[in-house]
Parts: sequence; C-alpha cells; structure tokens
Amino acid sequence: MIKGIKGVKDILPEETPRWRLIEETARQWAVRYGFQEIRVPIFEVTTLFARSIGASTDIVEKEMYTFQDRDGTSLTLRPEGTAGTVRAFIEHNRNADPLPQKYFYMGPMFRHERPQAGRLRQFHQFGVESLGTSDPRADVEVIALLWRVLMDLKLPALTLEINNLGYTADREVYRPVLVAYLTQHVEALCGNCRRRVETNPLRVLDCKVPECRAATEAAPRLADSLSEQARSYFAGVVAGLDSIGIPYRLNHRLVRGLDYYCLTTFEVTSTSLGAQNAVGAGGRYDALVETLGGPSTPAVGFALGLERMAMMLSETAPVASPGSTTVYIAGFGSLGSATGLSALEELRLAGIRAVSDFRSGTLKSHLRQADRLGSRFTLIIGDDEATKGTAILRDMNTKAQQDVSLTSLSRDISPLFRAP
RNA sequence: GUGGGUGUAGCUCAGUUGGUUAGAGCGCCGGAUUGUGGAUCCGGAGGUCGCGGGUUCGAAACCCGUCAUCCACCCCA
Repeated sequence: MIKGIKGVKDILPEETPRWRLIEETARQWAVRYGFQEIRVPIFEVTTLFARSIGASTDIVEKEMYTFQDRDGTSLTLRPEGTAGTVRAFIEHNRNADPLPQKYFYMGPMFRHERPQAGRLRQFHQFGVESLGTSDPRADVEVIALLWRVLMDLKLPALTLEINNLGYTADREVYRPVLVAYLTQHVEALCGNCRRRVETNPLRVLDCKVPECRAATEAAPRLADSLSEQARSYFAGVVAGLDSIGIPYRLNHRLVRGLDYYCLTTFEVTSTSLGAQNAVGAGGRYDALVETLGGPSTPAVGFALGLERMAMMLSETAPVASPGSTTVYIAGFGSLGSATGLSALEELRLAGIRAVSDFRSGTLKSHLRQADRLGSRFTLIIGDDEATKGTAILRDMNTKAQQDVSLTSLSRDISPLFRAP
C-alpha cells in the first residue's frame, strides 16, 4: 500500500467544516482590516529563503525541502509565507502603488522537522503582511487583527506577549553586554545555551530550561540598551494596544527565530496545546524588503498556525450536518429509477441539495440510506408513481407524506427550503 | 538529529504463566412475507496479529533487528 509521507496529513471530510470555519473567519477579519488576498507560489529559488529567514537559522540550516530543478537551479518548498510575499511585492513594483500594501495569504508550508503534536512537515498558515508603514499604529492594527481572529473563534487559554527587539544597531550594543554576563554564568547554563552564547546569545533568554531561566533572571535587559527612538516607537505600540483594549503581557525574553524581525515582536500561545504552544506570532521587519533587493520599505506581519487552531477548535466542534437541507431521491424499479435520475438532476438544477444511493434497489434500503444521511425529505418514486407522473414526498421527521407532481417538482419543493 | 511509549478487523480495544479454528463493541452488508427509515433480534463479510529474523514441539505473546506512528527534546506557526 502506498502511504502518505511522514508528517503530511490528509484532512478528511469530517474535519473540513472546521477548517473552512477557520479560513473563513480569518479571511473575513483580514478583509475588514483592509488586507487583500495574495497568492504566491509554493516553491521559490532557495536563495530567497536563505537571504530572508537567515542563513544560520534552524529553518534554513536543516529544515528546508530543497531540490534541484531540471536545469540545476536550487529550489525550495516554502517554509513560511513572508519571503514569497515580499519577493512578489518587489518584483511587481508594488511600492509604486499607493502604500501601504496590505496582503494576507493562506496555504501550505513545508519544514522537515520531526512530527509531534501540533507540528507537521506540511502545515498550513494564515498570514498577513503590511508593507509601507512605519507607524506604531500599523503594528497595533496587525496585532489587533491577529487577536480578533482568535477571539472570534473562541479559542481557549490564549496569551498575547509582546517585546521590543529594537533596531539592529540596538542589538549590536546589547549583544556584547549580554555575552559578558552569560560568560560569567556559563556553568549555570544548559549545554545548548553554552553553545548559544557564541552563536545566538539572545536565544538564551528564550530557553525553557529552568536553570537557564534562573541564570538569566538577573541578566542585563535588552530594554536597557535600546535607543530613544526604539523606545518611543514601542511606547506607541503599547499605548495603541491599550487604547483599543487588546490584552497583552510584556515579555522581555521573547525572541523570534527568524532573523528579519526588529522592534515589535509578538506571540500568542495557548496552554491547551501541548509543547508546541505558539498559535500565532509575528513582528516588524523594516529591513527585509531592502535585504531582498527592493526599496527600503518598513513592514509588519504575522502568521497563524492553522493546524494548531484546528486542534483547539475541535474541543468545541460546531460541525453542522448538511442533512437538514437535503432531499433524498428513492427511485426503484426499472421505470422508477430512471425517473429518479431525472428528478435528481432537476432538483439540483433548481439549487436544491439532492442525493441518492444508486446501490439501493428496494424502498426499504433507500429509506435506510436517507435516514443515515440525515436527509430532511425523501422523494419516493416507484414504478407506480412513475407511470402516474407523480412522486411521494416524505418528511423524515414527521413521517407525513404527500403526493407531488413530477411536472412541477422543483417548483413545489423549493418553498420547503426557504428559511422560516 | 536524540529520547520514551505504542503497533491485533474500517474505528476503539481485549487476548491469562507461550497451547491448537485470534475475539468484543461500534461501523459495514443482508434478513425478520409481498413498496416505508431509526429500535430489537438473527445472519454475513472483513485480520499476512506492522515487517524480517531468532528461541521453542508450539509465538499475537519471549529475544534481536527494522519500519511506522504518537509524545517529548530541539525548533517553531
């Protein structure tokens, strides 16, 4: 038997209603906030991701699905959505259009990781990018959108945390200060963090190991090394969130895993998720457009993990059965089944959801099918009815039956499905 | 990449200290008199016990390997 790939899942019909709810909610809020949908390719040249995400990040170093095209160029299945969106923005000269350009996207992403709860190799994200505004209110707008989507879906136990990463120059001031402190306390750090002191000291602050957390409790804070400009920008974000009532927590340890972030970063986690507890996260990335060869353009964005949202939603699954709007056609006997087929088509053309089971040859088995499918009505057409040019319409709840004429079928049945 | 748990019917799982035709519930198909569903009763289909070796008179069970899957580390949405 040919099986699916490790970490790549089928979303079966029982789950798709939940997915549609998530997607439609996200789309609706994005549009309300003035974002437009963009659809970018699922694969790009490898250098795009290496340059944007950061060559020394885990994603680029060991998680990308990279392969050679027939002409030898290196291509990669997108591990996230920002790079492609920014590439499209540059390539199509969208900065020549009225700014800001605000996009949202939805679709599969690919990362070669070891699968676990809430982590797959093909997973799905909804994301937004707001390009061209360097006002704190743009950050607030994006965070608000993120929060509203999650609130609308009533996802449980959420916390929004934000932090100020400052400008690149600020971090360069802070880095040696932090490294000096960490070197004094190396013995207290976990093995991983000892290595990180060299490679990526900021991430030590984000370590979950209790010893590391204790050791860095008294560490000098990035906030104290920030320029006046960075501070006042962040103050604007915080004030904006306050004024529109978005609840957040400051977390000076919050460090994102992608290199392109600066200033505002944020993350929403849920305690109902397991180890992979981040539902959505994002931040500002003012330098990225230029890094990728475009005009200097400030930007903010976020991404939401759709699988993780679906996991949380399943606890309060609001799946409605479609049966309440269905007519089941029970056509049996040689003439009856032929007539049933045309009745099916007629109702469908009239906009009514009509189904039948072509394996059923007896009225009894038809009714069992109709019941199992949860159909609201069954239209019975045996040979007798077919010769008379009529059918019996049975209400499956009340068992009331009435004759209907086959010549006026859709006209007679349509009113039954009007909203009361 | 590292660690731990689990692999028996479509699904959820039993299966005694190794013992002969491997079970249940749900689901599926059919029947309970001729054209009327759900309940009940009856019957039926469906399993290389993940795979490959080994121990043994005998393995679903014990041992080794392997694969898959789940969870965790790591990392991230």
